[in-house]
Amino acid sequence: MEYMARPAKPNGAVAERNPKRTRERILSAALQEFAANGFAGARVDAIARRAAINKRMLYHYFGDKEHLFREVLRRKIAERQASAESLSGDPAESLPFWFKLSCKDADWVRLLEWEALQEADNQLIDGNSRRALATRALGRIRQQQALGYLAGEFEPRHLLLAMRSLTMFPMAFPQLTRLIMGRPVSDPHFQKQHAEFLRKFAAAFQPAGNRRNKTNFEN
Amino acid sequence: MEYMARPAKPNGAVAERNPKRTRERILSAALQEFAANGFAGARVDAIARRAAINKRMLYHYFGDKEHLFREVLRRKIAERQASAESLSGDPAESLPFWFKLSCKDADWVRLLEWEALQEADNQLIDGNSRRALATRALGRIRQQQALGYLAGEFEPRHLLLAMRSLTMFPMAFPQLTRLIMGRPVSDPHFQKQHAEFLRKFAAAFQPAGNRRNKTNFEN
DNA sequence: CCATTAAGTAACCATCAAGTTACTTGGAAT
DNA sequence: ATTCCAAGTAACTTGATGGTTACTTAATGG
Repeated sequence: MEYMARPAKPNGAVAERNPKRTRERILSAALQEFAANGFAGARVDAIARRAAINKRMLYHYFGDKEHLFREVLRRKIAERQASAESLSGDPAESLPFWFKLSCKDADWVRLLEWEALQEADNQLIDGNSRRALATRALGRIRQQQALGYLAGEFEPRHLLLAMRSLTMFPMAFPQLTRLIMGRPVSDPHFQKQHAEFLRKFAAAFQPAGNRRNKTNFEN
Repeated sequence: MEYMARPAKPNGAVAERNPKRTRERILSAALQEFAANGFAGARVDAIARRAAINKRMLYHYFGDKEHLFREVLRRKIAERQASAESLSGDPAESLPFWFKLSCKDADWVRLLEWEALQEADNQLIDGNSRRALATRALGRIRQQQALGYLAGEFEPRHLLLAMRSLTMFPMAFPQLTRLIMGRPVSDPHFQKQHAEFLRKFAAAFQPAGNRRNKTNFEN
């Protein structure tokens, strides 16, 4: 059977071309879909519908579903690197800061979580730049220890892991958090309360001799 | 076309019946498959193959994929409740204990993670018994605070959330942990080191006036 | 010892979803 | 002006996958 010629636009609409916008729409729709459903759960058709583009374009720009996923992750990582650098060394500020950031960007936490669950035979996406980022973070901690703002009795690696744990966990496990706190993670009251807890709890990271003031308004 | 009669066992093997064992095999295979691939990623055929049973039996015993998933979670939760109760009140012991437990039972952490990512319009699986468990845990913390083993300056809820964060995070995000620690989470050396870190760090949860000895062999 | 039922089997099917085919067309470069 | 390619479209293919049909047979209670 011969392939039948079809008009590209059966309705009279003009097909304005805009490769940049199309790419952007796909990436943005893909971020939402992947964050919501993960790689296996995400539907290419759903991404296309969400982006209001033809599915074929997705393959045109990104090759296949997996490459699209990697690109989404890569972009999000790049986006986060900026805020990663601008960060006070004082844990009483940085812990609440990181916690609030996780609250604001649930998609990010979810993406990392999906990545964690991906059967990890494959290598880390964007590994080099992330390794570099981690190295810089460790360097800052070492610096803060030397300045006496962070307890020197602990290894920087463990301190960093503990800080990440405390600030990301609630968003990563909303059901457990709700079980414990009695409120949904999305509740602003919970977020404020827990940020305040972290500010006080940050004393644990400070040298015993140099514990800062625990009241609300220091400086 | 008439349906053709087929022998149930074309090879001469005897079909020994064992409903209990069959159910058990399905649940065990499903636990592995769901922990590894999540609900969307899990394949019913893979579960059947793993369990070495006919796929039809899975539907016979559990109705459908989702009911099977819920049953797997329910059983794992029940299994964990036992170890949840047997736990010292001293954070210098309980933090490393919980951390090691997470390391040992990666499937559990992964299941919770998959559950967290499930689009949460549905209600919590086995909510009542889990709520009760959380309430008991909070009660123990309040008790320990009264006895002076835990800092009274923090709300029990926040303390519990912080403890869970510190002990579960590394297994939940192995890729981030590896990025920070330079070693895979599965590395026994890392696990020992971090357990030791948590033992020392537990001082953060103890009252300022009642900090325990930080050396390795107390008592 | 026989009827009934629960446990078991293999083949089948409908649907869904990733990826392709086979085209058309806007617009930049020659 | 005309060619050419990237951008765009709709229909199609193919394989996987959750679930079903249509049976057989071991075991158990009357």
